Amino acid sequence: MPHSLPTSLILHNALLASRLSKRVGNHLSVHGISLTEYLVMHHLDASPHKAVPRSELAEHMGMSASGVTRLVAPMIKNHIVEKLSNPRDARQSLVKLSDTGQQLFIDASVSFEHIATASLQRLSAEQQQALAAIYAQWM
Amino acid sequence: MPHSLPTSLILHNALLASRLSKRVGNHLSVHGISLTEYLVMHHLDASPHKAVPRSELAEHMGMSASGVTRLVAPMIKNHIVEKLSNPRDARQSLVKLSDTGQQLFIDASVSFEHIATASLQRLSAEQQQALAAIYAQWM
DNA sequence: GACATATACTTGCGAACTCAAATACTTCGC
DNA sequence: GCGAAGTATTTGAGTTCGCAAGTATATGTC
Repeated sequence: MPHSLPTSLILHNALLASRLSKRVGNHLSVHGISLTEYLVMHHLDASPHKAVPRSELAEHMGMSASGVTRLVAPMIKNHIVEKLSNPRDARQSLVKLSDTGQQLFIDASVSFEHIATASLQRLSAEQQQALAAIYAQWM
Repeated sequence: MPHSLPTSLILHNALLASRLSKRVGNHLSVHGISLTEYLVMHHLDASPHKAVPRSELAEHMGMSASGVTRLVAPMIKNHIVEKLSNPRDARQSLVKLSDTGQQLFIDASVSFEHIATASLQRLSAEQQQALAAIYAQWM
């Protein structure tokens, strides 16, 4: 009794993501950061003022607000990001990439690009383009 | 300074998998099981005798051996799977899908197929086929 | 046959999450 | 303006993993 294509795709996606995140996480650990922390820095770096509210960060990364609190706390302690307050709304606190965080992101990105490229080695350029198109439409 | 295609693909894959696993997990919870437990049952069901060594389970699911121990323990308690011993090697313990586990898997698969199909709704049949081909080559 | 080494699994501990409740602030209706 | 309701974040408790160390069994070497 074979399973449907959608079932197979979801199953494969879950397994693949598990393997990839472990592999990438191991390579990022030489910079002293986790994959999740890299994702935060990536989003901050791509943002207009390199600063976003925590709630936006949570939404973008598919995490809970409390998860963001616990993730960002050590990054503040290590001066990777800074905590800013929004004068318009004292409830919000913005997270901003610091200068040292910016440099760390640049360094880590070299490793990230390397391991990302290696992880996709088995796919042709056409397949990678096709995958990008699928992801763009899917999400 | 835009990032490379491989970087973008790895990033999107991580985010997508996070969203999908939460969505699917929520739907499976009505059966009282997690996505990981479903993955175990799926592999057991597909195995010749519906029984595999724990180490094979760990390898197949990309988990550590200890993770399998802690994952399977409550499944044994709930009589979803049974613990068998290998007479040839007393170190190994096989995990086998029980009758009630088999029925639970069948029930859960209905939900799983449903949510998997819904989650892939935005992709055309051709895109889903292309994705399957890519996953097959990637892994 | 005994001892070193390898393998299969479990357990202690810690890391990274989540959910629910609490806190602090804002906004809306009146 | 005041209180009710909503929003942003933190904290407490619990879950699910991984890694390192421990236990039990197997194997290979002499």
